[in-house]
Amino acid sequence: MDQRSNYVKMIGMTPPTPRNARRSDALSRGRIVEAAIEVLDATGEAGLTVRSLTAHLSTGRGAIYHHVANKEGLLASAADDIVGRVTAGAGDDEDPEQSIRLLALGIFDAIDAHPWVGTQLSREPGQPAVFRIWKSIGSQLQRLGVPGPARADAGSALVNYILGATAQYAAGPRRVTSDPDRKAYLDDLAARWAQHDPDPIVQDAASHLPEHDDRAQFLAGVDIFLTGITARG
Amino acid sequence: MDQRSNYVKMIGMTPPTPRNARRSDALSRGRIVEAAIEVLDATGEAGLTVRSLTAHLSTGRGAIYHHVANKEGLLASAADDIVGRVTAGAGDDEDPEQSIRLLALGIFDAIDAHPWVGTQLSREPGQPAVFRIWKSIGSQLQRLGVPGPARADAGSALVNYILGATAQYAAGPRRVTSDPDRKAYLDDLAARWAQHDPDPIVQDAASHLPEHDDRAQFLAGVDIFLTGITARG
DNA sequence: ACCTGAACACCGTTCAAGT
DNA sequence: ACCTGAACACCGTTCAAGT
Repeated sequence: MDQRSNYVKMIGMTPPTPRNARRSDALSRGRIVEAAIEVLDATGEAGLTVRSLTAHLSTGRGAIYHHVANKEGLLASAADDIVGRVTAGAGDDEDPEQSIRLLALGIFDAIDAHPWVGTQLSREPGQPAVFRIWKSIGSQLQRLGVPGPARADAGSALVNYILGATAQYAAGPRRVTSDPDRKAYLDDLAARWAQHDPDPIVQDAASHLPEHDDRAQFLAGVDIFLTGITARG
Repeated sequence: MDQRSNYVKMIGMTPPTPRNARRSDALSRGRIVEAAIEVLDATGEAGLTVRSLTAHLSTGRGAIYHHVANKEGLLASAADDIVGRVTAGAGDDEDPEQSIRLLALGIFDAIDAHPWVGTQLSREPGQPAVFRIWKSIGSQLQRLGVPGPARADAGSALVNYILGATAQYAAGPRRVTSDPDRKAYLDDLAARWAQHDPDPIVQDAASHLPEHDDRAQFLAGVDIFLTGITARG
């Protein structure tokens, strides 16, 4: 709901058309993907079924198979749509390191708004959305002056970190939306850890868990990698 | 099959008991988890259904629900079993940096042998297997002398990199087992990239794709991280 | 050509009935 | 107490029949 206005703030794009506009015109791949995103945002990954999607589109069950091969391809297109807005919107900062930070944060915020993207990106490395991320990171590393062979390692490290961190975030604290619920989630997790293991390192980590900031920690990880990349020459 | 002998080499543990041993004695949670691992290793994540599992155990459909809450909990226990062997077996090297490398490689090799673990770890950050990884990394970072607040960021970065990289690897090249198939997979992916995008950076990356070594690249990522951590003090 | 919706071949989970 | 297996409420996908 207030998600809609976030599109504009986050990535400088207009929001998708309202869900009950133009419901009588012809079906197309684009309309189907758009509807899938609406259902995913409203009800989560488990809420997207062929039945819920075709109900939302007011059409028959088999109709979508004239435009998409299967549900897997539909999810890949939906994720590519979201990621494409980020990579297109993240304009090149003069400083390539800063461009990488902005790109990473753009992906983080997009997955915060569309958690189903986080799990989808881990499903198939060859999908278009993942390719977009590889390409964006790769071009910034080139601008940063990282030479060819080292660039593949650096790009791999950064992309895999971003995908891993956002997948964990999407599957975890992000799932609970309201702030009180989030605090309860973290308090509960901290209590379970602390009870499960008396090791002082666990007790210490658990005590800091409820107050930590996921987004800041994600960015700190990006900076650790940037330091590692530039320190190696 | 030859996977069995890898258990011993990889993590110094004895392999699970053969699948048709002791089929007549009582069901238990341990036996069910063991059977689930056998089915997952033999037929992949999609091959584990309540029906295939109970057939493998020669029991009724509902019997397992007396010992496990649901399939999600069963997968979490199976993954914890595999990860537990790695974290228990990865003895502390004198050098904490080297301990971290060995731990990361142990997880990589375990997921190479059991790809379903890679996707399972991304599903729920609070599951026991993920906790084990956090704890092992955290204690090595402590030995490395990384102070409290920085340690949370460093641990988060490393754990999320490991989870992200192994999840991508498990979902991608690892899926194709034989070497010729693997080469065909990478050739095909490189061709699709090259055809899809004329950008020189993509052409260059695609040309290097077929010859790259996933395990070496994974380790290079760990080293980038370690450099980033130590360079920051 | 595009769409419909019943039919098909599956799922995970429950629960009355057995031992 | 533990186990059985039919029943339940779902899935994604196909395909003959319609327009």
